[in-house]
Amino acid sequence: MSPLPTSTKLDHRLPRYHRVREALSAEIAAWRWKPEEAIPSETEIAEAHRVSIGTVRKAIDSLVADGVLERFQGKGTFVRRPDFQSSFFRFFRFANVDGPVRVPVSRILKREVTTMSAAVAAALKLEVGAAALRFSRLRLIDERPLVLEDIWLPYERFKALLAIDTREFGDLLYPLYEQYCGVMVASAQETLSAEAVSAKNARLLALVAGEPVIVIERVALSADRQPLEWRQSRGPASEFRYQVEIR
Amino acid sequence: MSPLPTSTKLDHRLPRYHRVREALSAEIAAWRWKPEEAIPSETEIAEAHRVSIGTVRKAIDSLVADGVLERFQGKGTFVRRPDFQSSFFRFFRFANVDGPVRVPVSRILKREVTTMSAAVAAALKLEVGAAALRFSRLRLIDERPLVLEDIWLPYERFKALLAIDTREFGDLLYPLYEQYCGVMVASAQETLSAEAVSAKNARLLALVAGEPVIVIERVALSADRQPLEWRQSRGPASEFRYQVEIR
DNA sequence: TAGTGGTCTAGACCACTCC
DNA sequence: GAGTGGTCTAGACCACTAA
Repeated sequence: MSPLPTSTKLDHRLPRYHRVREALSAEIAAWRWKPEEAIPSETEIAEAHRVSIGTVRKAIDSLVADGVLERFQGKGTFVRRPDFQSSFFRFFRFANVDGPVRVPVSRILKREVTTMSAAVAAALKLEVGAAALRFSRLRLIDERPLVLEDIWLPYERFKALLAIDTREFGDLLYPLYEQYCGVMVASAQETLSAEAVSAKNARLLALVAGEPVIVIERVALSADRQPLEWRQSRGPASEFRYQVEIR
Repeated sequence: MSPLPTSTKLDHRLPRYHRVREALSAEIAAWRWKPEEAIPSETEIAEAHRVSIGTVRKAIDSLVADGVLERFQGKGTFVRRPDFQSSFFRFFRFANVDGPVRVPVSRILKREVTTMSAAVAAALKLEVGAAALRFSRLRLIDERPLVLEDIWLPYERFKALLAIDTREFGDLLYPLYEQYCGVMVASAQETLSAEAVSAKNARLLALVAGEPVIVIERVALSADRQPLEWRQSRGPASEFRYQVEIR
């Protein structure tokens, strides 16, 4: 294995396993290994960093705990692609869950270049009035509206999306962010609430005005925890379950 | 240190650190050490279980990760008391959050001895029709109804609660469980949904029938993950926020 | 100073995967 | 059979806490 670039100045006061962890995550962020690709074996990493295998294991342990890597006995350790598709189905439960798991069909209702409102700018840690890309999107299963989304992105980082016809966006946005904007969503913070649906949203969701809808506000973050996207989703409460463990 | 009781039949096929973990969490659940109390040192535990210190560390690591124990360098390892009061305020947000944090006042509306319904029995891993203790409780802030709760407990473990006048219950139940039933809630699983409020619940919550309410189903667990309590809470959606991090 | 957890080593053997 | 991660050992030294 070639010598590992210690890209950032590594503080010698930090524990070794911590320095190994930083070195590995820096290399992952720099795409030395693509998602789904195996990183070198624990023995190789230990030799490269001149530490014992136990120290490497501790570094990898913490990256696995943070969902950055995945281990498979006998196969290797792999860069994990955060699977928001499956998380979608972890959080949403539908009346007819017997059949195969399906991604809802997405329909972009609107795409515009605008400026950040105060609330969105705060969530994305940008200036109020900064240039923004905004999407309105409807997600359906069996032609039945399921989720209505209002999505805000910083213009500079995502302007490449303007070049694509919205009818060719496909059903998932995060793969597009990766492909066209070189940006990978690594985690997200969500805030749930509920409200009586407005007349306008009721029309789009095929509900009666006043029926309860769940509202989810999501800030999507990169691996180094920079906010990338703000999104607000609304769906009929009757179709919705959300599970959490408190400790 | 006295020999540790290996209370449950421990499967010798399991990894040793796993067996040590099970033994420790069983003892915590059995109140061998009270919350905020130090457990024996890693060296002592290693000797008692005849494993190396590294194996003990791995067992304790996982209990710390699960929020059951807390470590302090130079001081020891302590049984953690989950702070459900503060978690209540992490999850709920009220219109007037400027003032000091307050626990809602609790009013027990009803206490009865009954039998487990199918759904509750399944959640608590008991037989349908097993004896149950059931409470209906309303929680208020400034005389304003905030949460309506339906609480189910296994009769045997909690029958001591029948001896206390419900007007003397106080505003939090988990301290009562600890004091009178020798049971500590260590974690909980919650499922969120929303619905249009029924006429009956609307009356109790001072809402108009049909307004959206959040529904939280909670199963409270002991340190060794035995289900202790099932509870369903309903509150006006307008008063409610819930925050989660996805990875 | 004695005792605690925090870090680290340099091996060992096992279970699993793939060829 | 070769290579991987999973478990485990029996120590070591360090940093921190409390008496």
